[in-house]
Amino acid sequence: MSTNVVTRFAPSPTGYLHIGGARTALFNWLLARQTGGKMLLRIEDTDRERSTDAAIEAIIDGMKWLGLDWDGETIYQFARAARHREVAEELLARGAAYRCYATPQELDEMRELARKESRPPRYDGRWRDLGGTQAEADAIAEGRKPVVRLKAPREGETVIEDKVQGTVTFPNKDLDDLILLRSDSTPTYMLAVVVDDHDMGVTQIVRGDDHLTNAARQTHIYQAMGWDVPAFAHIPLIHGPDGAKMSKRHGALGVDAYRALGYLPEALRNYLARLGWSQGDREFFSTDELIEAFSLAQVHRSPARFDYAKLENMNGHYMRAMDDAALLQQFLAALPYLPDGKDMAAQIDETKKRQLARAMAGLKERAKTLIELAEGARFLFARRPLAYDEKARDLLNEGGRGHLAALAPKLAALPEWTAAATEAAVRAYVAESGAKLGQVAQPLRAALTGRTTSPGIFDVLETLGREESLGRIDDAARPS
RNA sequence: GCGCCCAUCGUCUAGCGGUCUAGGACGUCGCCCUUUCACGGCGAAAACAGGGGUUCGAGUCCCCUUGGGCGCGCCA
Repeated sequence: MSTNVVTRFAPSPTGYLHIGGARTALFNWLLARQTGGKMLLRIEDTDRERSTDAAIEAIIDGMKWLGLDWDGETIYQFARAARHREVAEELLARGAAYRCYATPQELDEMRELARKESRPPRYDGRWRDLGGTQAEADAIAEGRKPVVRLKAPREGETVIEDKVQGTVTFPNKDLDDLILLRSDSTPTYMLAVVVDDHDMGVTQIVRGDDHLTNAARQTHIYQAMGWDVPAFAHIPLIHGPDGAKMSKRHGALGVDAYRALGYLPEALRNYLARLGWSQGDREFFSTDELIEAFSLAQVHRSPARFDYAKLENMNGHYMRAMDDAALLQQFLAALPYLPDGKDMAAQIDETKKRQLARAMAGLKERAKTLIELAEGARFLFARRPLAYDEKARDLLNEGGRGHLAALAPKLAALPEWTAAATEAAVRAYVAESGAKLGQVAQPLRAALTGRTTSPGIFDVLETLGREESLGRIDDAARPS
């Protein structure tokens, strides 16, 4: 057990918590829980234009739904702007940073020129050593507002020892002098993230590999301040099913969308963890097992594609493995988020709960998601007379109705209404009529559920109860 | 364009120089079970991107090519 591990999840509240972010959060969480350390949640809201409260809410809601809790209060980065500025001032005082008066237009020209000369498009450092000169005096006289830039090393190279990527080396000449403070004197992400991670004692940074280059640049800030550089782990981004970057186009929205799709949080955690991380051939890990087994060393460096079919399959396994009462709880909790789930939720009472509990074993066997579970349970919520789907209607032909009419009195005469008793009655009828079981059971299913697929028909009879069952059978037996 | 990263079945992956005529899972396709649909069981098709090396021996190490990803903002 390593000591004092501190990880953090640091989303920017410019949108929902997307699936890649959720996985990053999961990995951070796993690491913290595994070592008995802490995971912090820090909202990176230094971009005031694009940060929204709705996004913050969505992120927190998503984290909670996924079961990823964090230690301490949620930290809002913008609230720490004064401290960030303070560090920038210190950097300035140390000569490790400087004021740059270049205008946006000049910057554009610089990039344009660099492109033309096929150099990397970067700031050329023209204000690096102009502090206190006539040029600066002129710029100030013109009323130009400077940004503060880090005086980054131009020679040599910066080496990142990454837990996932291994040793990665960047030539310093390719890293330019990043902006610490904007011309309105607000801190940038580059500065804020380093100051916060340092101040909060973060020991292990796990984030998307789109930040890999940033790690090198941020290292320069740590070095300039004489701070310890935390351990890095840059994990690959998740790609959409087509191999391209995950985007709205793939229907891959926030984690709330996965809740609405009827997935169980524990199944999603398992799936997400297995995406780009593996331990031999093993597919299933309970959350406790995940905490135990997870290791950055086994995180792959190549991006993985998101595969809904596999998630769905895994979700189905989780549903079937879960005990009925627990699954019912999950189902009830998710219902309001499911498509058309609100109507069903409104009809839930003690009777319905009892029926759902009774039917759960048969229902979960046939569902890979909670949506499918709701779909399968619809016959419990239907009111007489039932609407039959096309295939059910076909089964309720003359022959089918005949069987139902003949069967009805036998069922009605039953002293007790259980699955076993109804089964005995139906089988007895089948034997004496010479029909095949399917020829009777299928019309019965159509009559009771309005469909051709459902849980075992005798369970359906018991769940629905004598009165409702008989009523539905009578409805169907009548010629339409 | 420059820099960094990556590359085993359609997808997620096992593989860490010989045990690989490449294993598992999802998906697909058969068959079985069966009152429907599922579940489950059995089986099949399906991959080491290409080319050079190193080595007695390469999916495993090195190089190149190709292909993909990420970064290059007064965004985070």
